[in-house]
Amino acid sequence: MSTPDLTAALAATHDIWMRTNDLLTQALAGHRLTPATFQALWALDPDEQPPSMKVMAERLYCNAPNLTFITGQLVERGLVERAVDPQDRRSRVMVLTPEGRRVRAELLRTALEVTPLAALSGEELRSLTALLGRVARPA
Amino acid sequence: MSTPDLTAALAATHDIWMRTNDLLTQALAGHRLTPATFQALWALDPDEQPPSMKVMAERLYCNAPNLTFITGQLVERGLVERAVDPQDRRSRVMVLTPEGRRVRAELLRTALEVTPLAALSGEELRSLTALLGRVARPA
DNA sequence: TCCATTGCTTCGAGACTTGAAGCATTCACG
DNA sequence: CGTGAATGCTTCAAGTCTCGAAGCAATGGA
Repeated sequence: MSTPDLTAALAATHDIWMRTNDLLTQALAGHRLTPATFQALWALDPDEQPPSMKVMAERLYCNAPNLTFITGQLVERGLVERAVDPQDRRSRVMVLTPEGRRVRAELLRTALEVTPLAALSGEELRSLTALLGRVARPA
Repeated sequence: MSTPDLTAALAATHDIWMRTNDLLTQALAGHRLTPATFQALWALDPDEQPPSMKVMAERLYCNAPNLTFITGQLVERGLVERAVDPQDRRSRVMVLTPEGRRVRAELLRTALEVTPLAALSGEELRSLTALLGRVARPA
């Protein structure tokens, strides 16, 4: 393992995310969203079963009270609804509203437009995805 | 450009940084530091001329009041000192203290140990660094 | 000299994050 | 079955982070 390469890769990873976030700020503000709420919105895949709070907290590397707060913001903005999981009535699942799906798709599209990663060619992107996929948490 | 690849790459980038941060939390707490203060500490290269607040704010994608706050935290913990730039007495530069250098080196080492990127082989890391270096801000 | 600009800080407000404590539901065990 | 431990989420209080507006000192151009 090469320390300089590892350092550079980690720094670049961080920088790319921060820059993407920075370039996304205006678009988020247009929906009264912030990086934290967008991240949660992004983590809600419209094509999967609505995840529980517990699952979402793990997905976002945050704790339960934090997710309660973030979810409250999304509910307040009409993008998400809470529902009781019939399988376990202690559990609450996060359900995208139609507006939530719309906003999520729009912002995700914008994120892909502004991210510095968009400068890579198709082939470079495939290599990158392959490398990162080996170490990132399985989606 | 392939949208799924771009989406996956951006998500992986974010995930890797968040996970690294998560795994680093304990080590940071040992020095009463947080992700925000660590990020600032990391951005202070001991081998370069001490950067001005303005330069650091750009480097960290934050605004001036925010950096003033973060710098205050680092100064309070004895890791950084403020100094007047003799070239322009309006400007303040951030100088690492000896303790600051020590803590920075220690935490950077820990970060490289815990980051998921450490699982990649030397050759994979070289490829990754080459790809990311093409789009990340020049260090 | 004058005053617009620049670099930083202060201030006030809002957003985020956390641990401790509380509530309802589920589960294990007798 | 009952009963208590464990689980999932929320509330609360406190602290951290982030931002825009306003202020101060230094600089620089007319």
